[in-house]
Amino acid sequence: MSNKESFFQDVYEVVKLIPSGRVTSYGVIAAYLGSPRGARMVGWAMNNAHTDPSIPAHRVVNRQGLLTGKGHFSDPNEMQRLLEAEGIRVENDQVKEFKKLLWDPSEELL
DNA sequence: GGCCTGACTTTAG
DNA sequence: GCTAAAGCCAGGC
Repeated sequence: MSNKESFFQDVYEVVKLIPSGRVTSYGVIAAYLGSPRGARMVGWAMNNAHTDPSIPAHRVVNRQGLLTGKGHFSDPNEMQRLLEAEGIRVENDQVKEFKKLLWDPSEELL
C-alpha cells in the first residue's frame, strides 16, 4: 500500500523525469510500469495529470510521435509550441526524429 | 453494482 | 499493407 500509491502516481514520476528536448510514448511508460498493453491507463493518468502542472504532458506522445493528447490541453497549439521551444521539431502534429528523441526510462533512466 | 468510455498498443486476418 | 478486434485498468454514470 505504501509502496503503491496508485498507477497514476508512477506515471507522474516517470513523466516528470523526462529530460528537456526529449519525448516518450504511452506504451513505453506502461511497459515500464509492468503493463505493456496498459498504455490507455497512462493516457488516463495524464488526463488526471492536469491536477499537477509539474507534469510535462506535452512530452508524452503516442507510438507514432503524434501529439494525440494536444486536444486535452488548454490550448492545443501550446503543446507543439512547448516542444519546439525545447528544440524538438514538430510538423503536422508529429514529432520529427521521434525515434531519436524517444526517451526510454528502462534505457536512459537505468 | 454493471456498462461505457478513454491522451494507446499489439496481434490477427 | 491495411483494417478490425482485443487487451490493459480505472473512473464516470
